[in-house]
Formats: sequence, structure tokens, C-alpha cells
Amino acid sequence: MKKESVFKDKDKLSTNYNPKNLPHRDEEIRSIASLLAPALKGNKPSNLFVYGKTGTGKSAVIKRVTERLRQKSEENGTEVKIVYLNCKLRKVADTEYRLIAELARKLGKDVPSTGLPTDEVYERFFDALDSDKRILVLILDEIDSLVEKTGDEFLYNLTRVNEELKRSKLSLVGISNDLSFTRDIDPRVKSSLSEEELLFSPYDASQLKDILQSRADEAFHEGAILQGVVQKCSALAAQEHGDARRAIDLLRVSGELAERSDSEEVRPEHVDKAENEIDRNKVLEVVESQPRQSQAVLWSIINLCEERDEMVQTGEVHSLYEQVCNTSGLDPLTQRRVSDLISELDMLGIIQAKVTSHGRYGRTRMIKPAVSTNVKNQLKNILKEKYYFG
DNA sequence: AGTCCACAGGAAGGGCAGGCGA
DNA sequence: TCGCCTGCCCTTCCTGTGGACT
Repeated sequence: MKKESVFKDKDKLSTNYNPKNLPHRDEEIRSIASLLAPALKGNKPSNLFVYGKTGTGKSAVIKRVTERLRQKSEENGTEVKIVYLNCKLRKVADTEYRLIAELARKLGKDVPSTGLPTDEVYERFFDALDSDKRILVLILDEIDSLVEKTGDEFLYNLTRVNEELKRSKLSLVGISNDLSFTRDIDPRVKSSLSEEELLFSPYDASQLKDILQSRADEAFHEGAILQGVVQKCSALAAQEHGDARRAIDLLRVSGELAERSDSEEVRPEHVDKAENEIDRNKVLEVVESQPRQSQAVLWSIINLCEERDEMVQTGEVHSLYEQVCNTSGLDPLTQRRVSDLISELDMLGIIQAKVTSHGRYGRTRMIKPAVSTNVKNQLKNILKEKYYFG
């Protein structure tokens, strides 16, 4: 407690912090601003579709521009309402019903979390929207994950809204991490959603360094970071498609590790440790949030693979899983369902599962854990302690 | 060329919890 | 209280399939 922290203001490195400076995104800020500007004159801005990989500043730029838009509209008294929704937020906006219900709520209409027919929810949303003359700028972040889960019907409805509204206008801003996302949606939806498109290209290492340096200046005490730390963080993040969020996380965790080890400054070796720790935490967190059935499946996969020292197939996993269920008092699910759980674990990046054909010996998924031995052992301990005995 | 394995994965529908209006 | 609606998780049933083997 006596020691002075390396941090001056750690919040500046948190994911929620929206920085004043957005280096290397001036052009994007300008074009989005000019696209949304008509709202200030009471005209509907074109729908906008923004895409780019994670940590390329999409959400930060949009938030920044819309915040300015809000200020301006307050100044000159135009009715512009801005609603930001992250479609990945569990239990909030991850289904069509929840999304529209949440929108209606944000506009001041009360909607129960379940129980209404969907068209009723749409109606309430339209009512709320049309109750005043205004422009609504609706920002849907991570829109790809919602479309993947529930289909593109809600987008179709939202892009048609303006035909039904008498007084208000709705403008859509979609943000997607998935570059190929528009390929699979209804062409009519596609054309109206992407009246305008903007691609955020990844940062390169030197741009990342600028970004990181400006954050580091805000977050750390002077001289608390040794030379090379910022470079190292940005170089590591640049390897991973130029993800600024990753770079900032690395820096934050490095700082925390330095602090924990009673060091007065952050050194490059702290960055190495930070990299490991971040990977590990991510996996452990995801696994702990999985339902028990999924955990049992994962437990079976890890054990089978270890025993065999090779990849295993769906059928084998399922039979061990059934045993695991019996010993731990779980109701075993059918192979069909387990097959889906395996796909989910694969999508989460915890395991690797590839469909392979063995000719005469059938066609199945070949499965193995996709985490380092270190993380795998920790996973084993957690799962073993929590539920199962092997 | 045909067979056949061991599933993949789509479709349909059951059952549950939560909610509405009459 | 009843009939009906939703999302969600799951089962049942089914057709499709890549490629080693015959």
C-alpha cells in the first residue's frame, strides 16, 4: 500500500473508456460525420454499414461522432435521438424480440421481456418512435452475430420502417466485425442497409504504437514504463490483425503484473507474461460461463484426447460423455445435441473440430482441444473440481 | 461403379417458463 | 383462470455425403 502505483489513472485503459484522441481515424470520423450531418437539418441520413475487424476503432469512432451529433442537435434544437445497442449483449438484444423490445424501452415504451407476439412488439416500437417528430439514429453494433443467430428478418423490417412512419425517420448504422457478413443476407436488405459503406482497415504496428503511446501517457506515471514496452505491445497486437483493444489490454495487464511483482516500472518481460495471462483468462472465463452439459462434453474431449494422444471423433466423445453424465448425476443429451455443443465449443475456439471422411469408416468430426497445455491443465482442474471425477 | 460407414446437419415438433388480455 | 403467445433447449426423424473398400 505504501508503494506508489505505476498507474496514474488505470481507467484510461479500460474497455469502456472512450478516449478523446482517436489517432489515425480522422478520415473515417470526417466521412461518418458528413454522412450523419443531414440529421441536424431534419433530414434522414443514409443508412450506413461499417465493417472492419475487432479493435479497429469502429465503435469508438461511431460513438464519438454520434456524441457530437447529440451535442449539436441540443444546441440548435433539432430532434435527433441516438440509440446504441450491442447485439451481442446476452439477454438484452440477442434475439429479434429482445432487440425490438429493448428499442421500444429506450424510447420510453414499457415492454415485457417475454410474452407478447412479435408484431405487437414492433407496433409498440413504431408507436414510441412516431410519437414525436424526430430523427432516430439507430446504431446496431455486432450486427453480424444477431443476424447469424436469428436471420435477417428484423433487418428487413427495420429498413422498411420509414414507409410506415408519419412523423419520424429512422436511420440505421450497422457495425460488423465479419467482413463477409453482407454476402448471406437478403439482397433487398443489403441494398437498403448499405446505402453507404465504410471499411475500417486494421492498424499497422506504427499506428498502434501511436495509439498506445497516447493512452499510456494518460494512464501511467511518467517514467513508469520502460522503453520498448509500448513497442512490444503494439508489435504483438499488430501480428493479430492490428487489434487496438488487444494492444491496450496487453498494456494494462502488463502494468498490473508489474504492480503485483512490486516492480516500480513496467518492463518488456511483463508484456510476455501478460500475453499468456490474457489468453488463459479468456478461455477460463468462457468455459466457466458454459452450461454444465457443455462442460461435461469438453471434459470428455480433453480426457479422451489425453488418453489417446490423438484427435477423437464425435461418437467416441458422446459415449465417454454418457459415462461422465452417469457418474456426475447429469441427464445425458442425445448425440444430435452433443454434436451441436461440439460445434459451439469449436466456434468459441476452445476446441478444434474438423469434418473428415474416413471412407469406408465413415464421416465424422475429428476433435482436439485448441488451447495450450498449460491452459488445458488448468481447465482440467477447474472441471474436475467443479463437477466430475475422472 | 457401387456400397456402406459414421456421422453431419436440416426440419419439425414437444415441453417448459414467462407473459398477455379477456 | 384460460387460451394463446414467445424464446429456448432438446429430441426424433430424416436425408446427405466423402472417400476407402469391394
